[in-house]
Amino acid sequence: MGAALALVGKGRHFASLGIREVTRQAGVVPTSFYRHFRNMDDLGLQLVDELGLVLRRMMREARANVLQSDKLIEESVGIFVAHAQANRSFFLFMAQGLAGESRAVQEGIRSEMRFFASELANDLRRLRLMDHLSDADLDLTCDLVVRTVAFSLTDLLSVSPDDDYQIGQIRKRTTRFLQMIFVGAGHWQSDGA
Amino acid sequence: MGAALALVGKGRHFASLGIREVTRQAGVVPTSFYRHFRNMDDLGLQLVDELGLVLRRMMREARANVLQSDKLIEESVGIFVAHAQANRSFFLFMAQGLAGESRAVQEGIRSEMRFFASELANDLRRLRLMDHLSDADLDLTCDLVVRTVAFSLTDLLSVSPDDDYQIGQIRKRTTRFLQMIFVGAGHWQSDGA
DNA sequence: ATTTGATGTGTACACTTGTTCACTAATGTG
DNA sequence: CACATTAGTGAACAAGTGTACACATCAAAT
Repeated sequence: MGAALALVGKGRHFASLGIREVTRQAGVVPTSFYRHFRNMDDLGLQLVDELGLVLRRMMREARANVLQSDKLIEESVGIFVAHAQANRSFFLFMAQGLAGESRAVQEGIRSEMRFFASELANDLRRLRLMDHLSDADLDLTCDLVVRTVAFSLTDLLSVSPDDDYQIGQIRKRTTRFLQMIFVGAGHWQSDGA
Repeated sequence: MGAALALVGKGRHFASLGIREVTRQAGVVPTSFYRHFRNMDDLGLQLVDELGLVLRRMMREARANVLQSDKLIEESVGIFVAHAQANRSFFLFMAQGLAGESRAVQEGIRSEMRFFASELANDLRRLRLMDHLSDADLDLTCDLVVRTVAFSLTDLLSVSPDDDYQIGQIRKRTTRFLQMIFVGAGHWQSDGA
């Protein structure tokens, strides 16, 4: 799994990886692959599971660092960007998998995103923010937020990891996106959509 | 190019296609490939160009059908969904390319999206909607709109083309996303972001 | 200390892959 | 018509591919 991730990190697309290629990168003979996975799709699914862990770690850190802050959004985006950098290959894999060729991986990632959105909704409910929104509308908002952040991933991962200027731009832009969405959510239904 | 698109339409990922595979699907001998393209990346770039045409056709139709409508957003989303269905393979290619393995294709698609967003901004300016927004903020809004629609593509393309119920759900959801964004844009800056 | 289960190895086979080269068929322009 | 360009062909090659099978290694449990 580490080998596959490393290749993705080097710019390859997961869908174009072969068993031999992965085992070569892992420094192991091709047949060893079958001790752990039935095929590449299987490997992909297990990567999705690990991706889940990465996302949960990120959520935990976001919750801890954000509670006593008045700049909720800016702070959260910062944490997201930091994690995306620290686990570049994982997030690369995630971005690829969303339109990947394995239906199962695709569904897995989508499901992680749904989970993330629902956790976000819970947090907002707990913090009594967006209290005027119905449950369904809050879910809608959180879904939109998560999508927007996920799309920013594409921007983020396409610039060099040490191009701090561009990364800063992306962070600012993403922050404004989210602010606009929350302004929309704040006036939702009150001025009749 | 048609052959490559056909394979993508059948569920394959563009990054995993080989020259022989494409020529086989095209009913032509492998060597013929080189008469038209230097390699698969080249083919991808030419597909991006054609994708540009598809998008422009879609924009033209949207402009024509939407001017005399009071449900701008709903109508536009409808046209988008219709085009995505009618050119499924093209949009599949677009969704894949955003996180694809060819940097050039990636940049090409991103550039098409920027163009699309700027055209949308022009239209809104011309229609005197969102007149209170600065040029920069209008661009921001349109970028967010285009991203949101592009992400919906992922949802749309992952359900069967004739599952009308799910497609309807996606259309409604996308419409609400855009409505929320425009509510946000409507109150932008006026209540201090 | 011996058995066991998991992991890794080496060899082998039948295909598929990208690319080359010299050749032929078709096409449209003077 | 003749000619030049473009598109398609067939054989060939070295290299890479997925997968199968019998065998080796080694840590942990008995």
